[in-house]
Amino acid sequence: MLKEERHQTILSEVELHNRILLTDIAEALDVSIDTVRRDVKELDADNKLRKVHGGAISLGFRSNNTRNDNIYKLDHKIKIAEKALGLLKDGGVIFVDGGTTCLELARLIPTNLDLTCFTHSLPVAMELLTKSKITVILVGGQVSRESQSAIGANAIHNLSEIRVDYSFIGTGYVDSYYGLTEFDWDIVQVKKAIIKSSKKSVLLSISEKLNSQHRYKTCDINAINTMITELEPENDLLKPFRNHDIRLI
Amino acid sequence: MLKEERHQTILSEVELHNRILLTDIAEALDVSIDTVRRDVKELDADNKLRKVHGGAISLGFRSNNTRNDNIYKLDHKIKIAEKALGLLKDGGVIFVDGGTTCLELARLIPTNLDLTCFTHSLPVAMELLTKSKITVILVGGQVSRESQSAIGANAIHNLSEIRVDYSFIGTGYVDSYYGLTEFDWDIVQVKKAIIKSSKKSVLLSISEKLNSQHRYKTCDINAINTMITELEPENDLLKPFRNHDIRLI
DNA sequence: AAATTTATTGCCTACATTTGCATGACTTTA
DNA sequence: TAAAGTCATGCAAATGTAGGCAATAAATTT
Repeated sequence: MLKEERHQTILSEVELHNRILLTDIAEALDVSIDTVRRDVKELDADNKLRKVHGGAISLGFRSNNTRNDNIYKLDHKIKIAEKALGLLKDGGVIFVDGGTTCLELARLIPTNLDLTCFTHSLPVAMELLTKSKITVILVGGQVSRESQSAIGANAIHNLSEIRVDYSFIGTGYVDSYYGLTEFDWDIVQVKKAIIKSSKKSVLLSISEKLNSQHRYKTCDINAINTMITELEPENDLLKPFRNHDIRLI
Repeated sequence: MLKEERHQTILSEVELHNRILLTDIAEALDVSIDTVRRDVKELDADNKLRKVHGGAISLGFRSNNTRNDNIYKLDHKIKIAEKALGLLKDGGVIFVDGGTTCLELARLIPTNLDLTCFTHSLPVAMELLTKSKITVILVGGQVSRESQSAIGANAIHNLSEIRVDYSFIGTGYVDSYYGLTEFDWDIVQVKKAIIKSSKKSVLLSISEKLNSQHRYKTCDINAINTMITELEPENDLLKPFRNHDIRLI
């Protein structure tokens, strides 16, 4: 049996069933497990499949990456996300909201961090799945086309049954007096539920959103424990927020 | 024995068996292994075959077995998905399982069809979101990295609270006697829950999976109402399934 | 036709690759 | 946390490879 033949067989098995065990292949091909392991390692290096503990899985449907490369004020959002990383620690349980800033946070989480992450956002979930040490738990419900996240009564109910250390949330509008407001009523309901289910809520917002407001209110500024912007905490733009019981980073 | 003769013999042997060992050819032609090695090296340089360690492989064999696209047997899966579309009608409530075949179904659903789709698969949900008339409802739970879909107790619980007209499911392995089997225990639990929560279950499977089995059992063949393969329903390969109360499309 | 050149072949040797096994480290599971 | 399973590593045996060399065969020149 030539090596090339084994490779072909392994590939078709993996494409056929999405997943295979090294031991099964070894038995089927009548070679040692070590040989199969080495074969699979090579195929993985060639990007023909993905090796996992004890077996291999097809690349197949794990290729659609949600990369949107013209995110507004991406540099600011990255800066915010980097600051937010400082709040994360091994073993933590967090909730990550939807939106581009939170997605950036998800993207920047180090792969060696051991976290349990809840989210109702599909893109965030996809991103978090790429980090091997993160347990991703999806909050289900009707999915909003716009936000690509679960909303509605079911999502809110599901949220009511969890309690996380930190929630990282975004908002459409934020103002020191009017608090967090949104354009969309359904989104507001979900965000309320998220805040309710977290011990501490962290708002991620670019400074451009400061001092703006809209129709529906998510919560008062006091309901937020920490606000992260791309600005230095001492920046004058943040002055109105210093009267509140809120940590600025 | 002329060199040209040897070349012809080697080529026809390779075409016939898809692969050859240098040692076999040397013996068959009664020349030294070195000569064969040199011959094969030349044929490789002329792109008549591909030399590998210890032997040679037909070019055809290679191109037949490497996947031409991202998805294995995509043409078959499209054919299956197209047949499945025939079961959908406006106002329907369906469940779409994960896996490449079901993803293909999601992809092919017409944009003007008015459906409510449940799914526990992230890629399927993403795909369905692109169709404006479809209501997408995500079944939440812990997300499996491999399958990119929600699994576990929470997902199963969520499934227990819904009831759909049709569920479209995939399987790792299917056999007329052993029924639907899988490699992964957690996946089996979810599939069981899916079947339980549907009035009718439709299995989408390429014929290559027929007559194969694995460790954990999802259900008997009888639990499936309709099985769709890329084959004509009259095809002999489907014969073993005709003894069962199952519709073949 | 003889001499010379060129190509082919088999053999040899040193080197490279492949494979299975042993060991200890690491992961997963119960 | 312990047991079972999986993994990386090094090793040795078997096998495959490349290149040099000489004998032979074929082609070419003289």
